[in-house]
Amino acid sequence: MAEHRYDPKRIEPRWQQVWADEHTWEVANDPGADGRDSAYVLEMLPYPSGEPHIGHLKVYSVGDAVAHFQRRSGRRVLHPMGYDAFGLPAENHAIQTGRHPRESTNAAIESFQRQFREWGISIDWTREFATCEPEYYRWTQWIFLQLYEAGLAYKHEAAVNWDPVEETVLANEQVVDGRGERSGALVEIRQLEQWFFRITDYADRLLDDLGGIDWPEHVKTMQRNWIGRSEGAEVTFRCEALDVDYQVFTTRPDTLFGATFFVMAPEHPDVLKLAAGTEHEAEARAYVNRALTESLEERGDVDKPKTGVALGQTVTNPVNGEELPIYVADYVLMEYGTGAIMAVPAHDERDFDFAQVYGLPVRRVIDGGDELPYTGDGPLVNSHPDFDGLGNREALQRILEWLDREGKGHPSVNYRLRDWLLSRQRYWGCPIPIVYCDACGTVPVPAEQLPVVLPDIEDYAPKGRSPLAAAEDWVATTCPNCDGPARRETDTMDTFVDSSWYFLRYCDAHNDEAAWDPAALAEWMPVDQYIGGVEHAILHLLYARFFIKALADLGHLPDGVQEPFARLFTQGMITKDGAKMSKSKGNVVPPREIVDRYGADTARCYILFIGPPDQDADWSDSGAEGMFRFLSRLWRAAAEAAEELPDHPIPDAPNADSLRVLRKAHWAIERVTAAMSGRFAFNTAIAAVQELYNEVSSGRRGDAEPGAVRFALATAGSLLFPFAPHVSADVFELLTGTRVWEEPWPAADPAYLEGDTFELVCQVNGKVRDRVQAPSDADRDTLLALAREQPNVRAHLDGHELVKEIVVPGKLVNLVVR
RNA sequence: GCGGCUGUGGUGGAAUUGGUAGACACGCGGCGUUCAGGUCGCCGUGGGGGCAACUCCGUGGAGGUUCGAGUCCUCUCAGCCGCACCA
Repeated sequence: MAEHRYDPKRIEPRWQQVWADEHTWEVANDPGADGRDSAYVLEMLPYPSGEPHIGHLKVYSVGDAVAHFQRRSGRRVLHPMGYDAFGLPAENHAIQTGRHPRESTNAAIESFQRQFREWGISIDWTREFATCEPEYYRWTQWIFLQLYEAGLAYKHEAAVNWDPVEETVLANEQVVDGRGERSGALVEIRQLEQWFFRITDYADRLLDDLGGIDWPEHVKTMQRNWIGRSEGAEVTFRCEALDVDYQVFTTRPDTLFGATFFVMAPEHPDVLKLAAGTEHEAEARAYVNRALTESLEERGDVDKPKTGVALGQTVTNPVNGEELPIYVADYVLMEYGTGAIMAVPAHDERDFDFAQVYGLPVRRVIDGGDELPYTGDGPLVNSHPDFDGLGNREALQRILEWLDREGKGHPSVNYRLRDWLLSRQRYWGCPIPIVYCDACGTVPVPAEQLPVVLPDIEDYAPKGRSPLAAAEDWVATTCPNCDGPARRETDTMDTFVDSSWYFLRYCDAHNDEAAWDPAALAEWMPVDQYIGGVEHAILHLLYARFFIKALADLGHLPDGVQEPFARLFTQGMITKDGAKMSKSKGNVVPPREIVDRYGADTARCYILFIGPPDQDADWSDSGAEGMFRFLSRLWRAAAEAAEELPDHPIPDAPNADSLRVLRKAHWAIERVTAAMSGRFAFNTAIAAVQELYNEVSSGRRGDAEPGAVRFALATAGSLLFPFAPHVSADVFELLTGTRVWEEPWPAADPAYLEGDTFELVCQVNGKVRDRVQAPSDADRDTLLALAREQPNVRAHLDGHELVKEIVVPGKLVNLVVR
């Protein structure tokens, strides 16, 4: 007997070579060519930096399992790969080393490509691209121009987030707890002219369409919160002294009669005008100056005591004509609503706190609760004879109607979502295709002149303006309109722009005439299954949805495509010793080391076996070794069976051991199939294959026949293929001589799923007292009689009165006694 | 503060519609193979009691519904995540 040793270093490259030579995973654009349905399976594209880390191994292991399962379920599967290759890490690396970001990025891309092949991920490499290639970003620029011409991209001066370490502005979405997402530096507010996408135009659709996509509920909730739609009213408060009307937004017009003061944000343009000439002028000026220099973090501290300054002026409450004193206070934000509020201390906690500090009157207008402030529902009081006594929700409607009739207000909706600030004062990004001409002003670069190629420069360091500004012969250009002298826009685009449409480009990756052929999109879009980290819940995933809706409106997408990702799966993190892996903690487990030691199959399988893939899981070396041992046993059993056991068919009349093995095989088919199509419970799928192997193993020690053993082991290989493709292909080939990926996904034979008997659980008062084999077709009375005969059941029935009999067919009998 | 998720052996985790809690694996222990270690194979492994048959307890905690609850309901504790002066 030959010695059989599982050797992934021999097995894995062999199959990788077959798949590469035969272009196995390539799929042509060929709608309906052979009648198979199409499926688009996509994992979020990697940012190529250094080497792949273990999170990459996990996301592509999950995605590859889905892709393989879809293929063998009869679908044509698009499963491409690309690189999100513009961005700050490559640029920061360039600043430190002087090496062009393109070089370090290309080196990283090579390392990613090599490792993805070594992992055996089934990718259609013909569609590969990097977003930093002119062939790609040419079309990023084209999309920008489409949005610009539709008024969805615009340049505007605004108070924006400035990251003093990265020396660039950031989008709202990239500021976390007042700090830059990457740098961790406290963000400053600067008044700057920047490029924006008008994502707020799409707020309602982005919100409403969440209902139609199959995404994890928590991700939808995060998007809903981020969009932050609130319904209410805009109400006019008049300042007679200055002859100005101020609009305020309120969600509680039912509490208008309880307003006792009025507050403006420090940034409100009228604050100093109002205070001018009053005794409060100096104090107000000092307060505003102090507020404007506060960091976002200080400003946002909820527990900080309320502060503010009276402005010495009043506005008139439109519902009762009362004069309300105006204050400036930093708890009112300029960027939400109108930057001015009516304050109702009796029914708003913040207004209440402020009123306490400054001794302002508190007037209850809603009944309910023991103490103020009371923010719940209740009947109106102290308001107006027309409304007092009405429930506040009804009163709200009536007051709104009254305001509308009187021209003093109207229903209104506010959003937390801000427009997407896309310009960055950095080098390694997609140039914004705009030139500025003294004669013609802002001029878009005509589509036929794209791409605007990113020039090579010497000095990448940010200086508070884009490093591109130093590339004088690039900046100086001619106006496409008048041929006069003009200067290029030197800011580059946020890399999230690049990744907001890459999944469209895969469908038609090498089109030189257009960003895509709509027919190609019609074949594949939307992405049927998208897989990635939850950290992109409101950045990438919201931006991509906006792009699709805008492009659909502009007529660039096939009918019916309104969402990029029909289903989303968010995978959890792999931690080590309970902590996120990081170089500073020294707890990084590089995939390359794992693959070197155990092979890719073990690495992929263990990562999927460790727990449900949507949850975080802790890496354990001994766990990985356990998986290696399992794959070794399976492979060795297949090699031995191939050598020693005659190639008999499945026996027609199997003996008892064969039958157990065959039943287990069909049971495993059913279990794995269910795990694949439902919640991606790959951990239980792999466990089912392990159970199958264990059954075969004990069957071989017994009397199982060669045909049954061969079938069961081949089935184990077939079921394991989506997770461990190399060893599974080997196992299947050893036993059948054929290629497992060319076989359809196995179907369980119902005849093997049900036995002639089952184990009847016999309970007395809900406690298990015995178990007995019972015929599968036994009726209720037979089962009851059988249960009552069992010795331990009889012992517990003895001396008691039987009051109830419960029978669950195929499962159990419960006898209730007193 | 608001919203969401998660609590099951020494560990990671299983458990269709409420129906045998702890599948599968790690770890640990025993036996065999081996000069030995490792590998490999077999057996055992929630806790307490008992020689055993068996029995009591057990899914963060407290109640409840039910013949029967890890699963459903109410309250509560802990951990993680998201949002947070959004009017």
